[in-house]
Amino acid sequence: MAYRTTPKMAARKDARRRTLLDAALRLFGAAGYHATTVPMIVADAASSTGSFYFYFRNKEDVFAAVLQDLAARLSTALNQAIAAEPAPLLQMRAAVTRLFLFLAENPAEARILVLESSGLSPRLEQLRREILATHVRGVEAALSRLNFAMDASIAAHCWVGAVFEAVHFWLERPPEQRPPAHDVAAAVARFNLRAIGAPPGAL
Amino acid sequence: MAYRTTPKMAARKDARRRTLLDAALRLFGAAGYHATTVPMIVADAASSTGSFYFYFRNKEDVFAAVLQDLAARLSTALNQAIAAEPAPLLQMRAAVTRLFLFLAENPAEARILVLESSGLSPRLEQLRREILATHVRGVEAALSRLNFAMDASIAAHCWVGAVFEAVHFWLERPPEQRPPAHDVAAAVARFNLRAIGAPPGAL
Amino acid sequence: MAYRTTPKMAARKDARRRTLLDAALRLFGAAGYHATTVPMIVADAASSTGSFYFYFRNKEDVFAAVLQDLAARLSTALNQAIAAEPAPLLQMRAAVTRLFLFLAENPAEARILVLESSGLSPRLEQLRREILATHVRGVEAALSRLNFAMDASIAAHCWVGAVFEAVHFWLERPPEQRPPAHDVAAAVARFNLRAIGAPPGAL
Amino acid sequence: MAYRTTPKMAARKDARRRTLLDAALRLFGAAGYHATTVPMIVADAASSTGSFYFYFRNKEDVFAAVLQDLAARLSTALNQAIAAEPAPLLQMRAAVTRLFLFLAENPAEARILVLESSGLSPRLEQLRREILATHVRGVEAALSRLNFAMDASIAAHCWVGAVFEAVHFWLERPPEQRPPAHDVAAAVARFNLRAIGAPPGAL
DNA sequence: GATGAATGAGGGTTCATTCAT
DNA sequence: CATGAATGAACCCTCATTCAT
Repeated sequence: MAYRTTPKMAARKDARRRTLLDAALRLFGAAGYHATTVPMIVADAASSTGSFYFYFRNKEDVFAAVLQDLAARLSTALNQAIAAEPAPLLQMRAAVTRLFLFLAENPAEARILVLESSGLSPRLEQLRREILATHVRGVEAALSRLNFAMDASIAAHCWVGAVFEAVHFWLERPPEQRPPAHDVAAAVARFNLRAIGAPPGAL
Repeated sequence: MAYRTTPKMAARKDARRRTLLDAALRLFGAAGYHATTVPMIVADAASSTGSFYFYFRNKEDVFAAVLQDLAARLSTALNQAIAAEPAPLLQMRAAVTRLFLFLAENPAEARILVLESSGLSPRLEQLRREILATHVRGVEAALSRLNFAMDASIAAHCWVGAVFEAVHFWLERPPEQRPPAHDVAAAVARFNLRAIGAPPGAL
Repeated sequence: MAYRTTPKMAARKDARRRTLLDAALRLFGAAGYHATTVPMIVADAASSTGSFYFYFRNKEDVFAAVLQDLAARLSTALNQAIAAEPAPLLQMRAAVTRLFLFLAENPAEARILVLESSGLSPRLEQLRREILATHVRGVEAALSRLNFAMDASIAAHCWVGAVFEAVHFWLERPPEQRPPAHDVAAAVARFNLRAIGAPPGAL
Repeated sequence: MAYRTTPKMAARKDARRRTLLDAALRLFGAAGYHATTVPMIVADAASSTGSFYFYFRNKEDVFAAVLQDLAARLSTALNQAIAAEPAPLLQMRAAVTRLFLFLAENPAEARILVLESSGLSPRLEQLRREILATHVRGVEAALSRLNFAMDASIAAHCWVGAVFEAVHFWLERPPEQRPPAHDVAAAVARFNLRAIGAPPGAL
C-alpha cells in the first residue's frame, strides 16, 4: 500500500506506445502490411515482442491504430483548411489542395491510405474505406448543396479517386523529378472543380 | 519409336497452362494475392504443384501472367471501343465508358487491377503501373491533341483515378443495390469530360 | 519515524499470500495447471505480478503450495474420521467414505489431486505421490495389522486407485445426473472392504 | 499422363507417417503432452516440420492418432486374452492380468493412458476417457451378467482404477526394484475378484 | 511432362519471469 | 512491500519451393 501509478510512469507508457506506433506507420508505409513483420516493428522501435503485445492485441490491431491516428490527423488538417475559407467552392478547392498536400508531405500515410489495399482483413479494409468514405461524404454533401446537375455520390468518388491517383503518380517519381507539390495540387483542384461544373471564374 | 513434339502436344501444354492461369485469376480476384496459395490454385485447376512450377517460375510469376493477360484483353476492348468512334471527344468518352464496363463486367479482373496489385513486390507494382500508364498515355495524347489549357499528364492521372475509384465504389456495394452499370459509366464519363473542359454540347 | 514489522503487518502479509493461494486453487481446479496463467491468478486475487513473485518462487511453487495446503486439510479430515471409529475395519471404511466425500465436496481439490497433478514436473509429481503415499501407507499399515493374506502394498494402491477413479467418474458427470455422493462412497467402501477379505458382516 | 502413384510410394508414405507416430508415442509417453513439442517429435523422427504437418493436422491430431493406435492394440490384446478363457470369472481375471501386463510392457502407452491426464483439450480428454470407458463398460457388462449384488457401474470404475494405480505404482519404481509383473498382475486380479464377491475358489 | 511428398525458413503469438519505480 | 511495464525464449503452424520417382 504505497506506490501508486505516477504521472511520470504514465508518460513513459504513452511514449513507448507512440514509439511502436510510429515505427509501425513508417514500416507499413514503406513495405506494406504483409511485408511488415512484428519483429521488424519491434526492432525499429528498439523495443521487444513482449512490449508490442502489451500495447497491441496483435498485428492487425497496430494497423488499425495507425489508421485511426492517421484519420484523426487528416481530418484535423482538412477541417482547418475548410474553416479558413468563406465560400463553398473555395472550401472545396481548399479541401482538395490540403488533401493532396497532406498526402504529399506524409508519404507513409499516403501509401497506407492510397495503395495498401491489397489483402487486408475485412475489418482493416472496412476501417480504411471508412476514412475515405468520410471524406467522400463530405464532398458529396458539399456537391449536393451546390446544386449542380449531377449524381453527387458518383462525382464525389471520382473527385477523391482523381486526387489519390494524382498523389500516387507524384509520389512514385523520384523526388528530384517531382513538380512542386503546390502546382500539382492546384492542377488537381482545377480538374475537379471543372468536373463538377464550377464556373470558370472559380478556378 | 521415339515421340517428337507434335502440335497436339503443344496444344495440350498450352491448355494446362491456361487452366492454371484461369484458376489463378479466379482466386486472386476472389481472395487477393496473399490469401491465395499455390496449393489452392493447383487444386482449383485440378493440377499439381509440380506442373505449376513447370509453367510458372513462382507465385509472383503467375500473378504477373494474370495481369498481362488481363492487360491484353482490356487493351483490345478499349481499342475496339475507340476505333468505333469518329471524333476525339467521342473516342475519349467511349474509352471511359468501356473501361468502366469492362471492369464492372469482370469483377475478378477489376479487383486484381484496382485493389490487389497494389502494395506487392516492386516488379508487380511496376507491371501494374505499366498497364495503367499505357492507358494514361493514351488519355494524355488525346488531351494534348485537344489542346485544352491544362497539364495533360496530371489530368490523365486524375481521369484514370476517377474511373478506378468509381468502379471500386460500385463493386463494393451488394449487387442488388448497385445502380445500372451503364448509368454510372455515363456519369463518370461526364465527370471526366467536363473536367478536361469539353464543351457542354459534347456531354 | 521508522516502522517495525508489527503483528498486524504479518497478518496482512499472510492474508495476501492466502488470497493468491485461494485464487490459484480455484483456477488450477477449474482450468488445470497449463491453462492457468500467472496473470490469471494475479487478476483473480486482485493482486499484482510483483506480489506473486514475492510470495512464491514461480508458478510451479504455487502449485506445490496448493497441493500441500490441500494435503493438510485432507489429512485432518481423514484423521478425524478415523479417530471417531472404534475398530480397525470400521476405521478403514470411514477413511474411504471420508476421502470420497472430501473430494466430492471439493471439486477443485479433487481435480488437482486426481487429474491435474499428473504428468507435470518431477518435483510436482513427487509431491503428489507423497500425498498419495501417506494415505497408501495408512491403508497398508491397517491391512498389515488385520493380517489378511495378501500383499498389503499392492492392495493399498488398488484401494486408493479404486477411490480416485470412482471420484473421477462421479465428478465428470453433470451434477444433475450424479447419484448421491453418500451412496457412491458407501459402494466404493464395500468394494474395497470386500477386496481385502473383510467378513460379509463388516460391510 | 504417365506417372501414377506407385505402391512403393504409398509404402514410403505409410512408413514416414509411422515413424512420426512412433516418435510421438515415445515422447508423449516420456514427457507428457505439454512438455513434448513438435520440434522434438520431428527431430526424434529425423523428419521435418513440413512433413509433420503434411501427415497430421496439428499437435492435437498426432496425440489423437497415438491414442487411437494405442486403443486398437490394447483392445486386440484384451480380446485375445478373454477369448482364450472358457468361463466368465476366468475371463475377467484374464482381462485384468492382460491389462496390467500390457501396460507394464508398454510404459509409454501406460503413461499416456494412466497419468497424462493433465490439461488436455476437451477433445483429447474425451478420447482418452473413451478408451477407458470402453474397458469399463466391458467390465460392467460382465459384472451385470454375474449377477452379484452391487452397483455394477461403480464397481467397474473401482476395478479399472485399482489396475491403473497398481500399474502406476509398479512403473514408478526403478526397474531393478520391481516385483515380477506377473505376480503383481495376479495380486491385482485377486483384489478385484474378491472385491466383486467372487467365491474364494475362483481366486 | 506430371506428380505430390518433403523441406525449412520464418511468421504471429504467449507467458513465465524480472526489475525499476 | 507493491506495482506493472518490459523482456525474450520458445511455441505452433503456414506455405512457397524443390526434387525423386
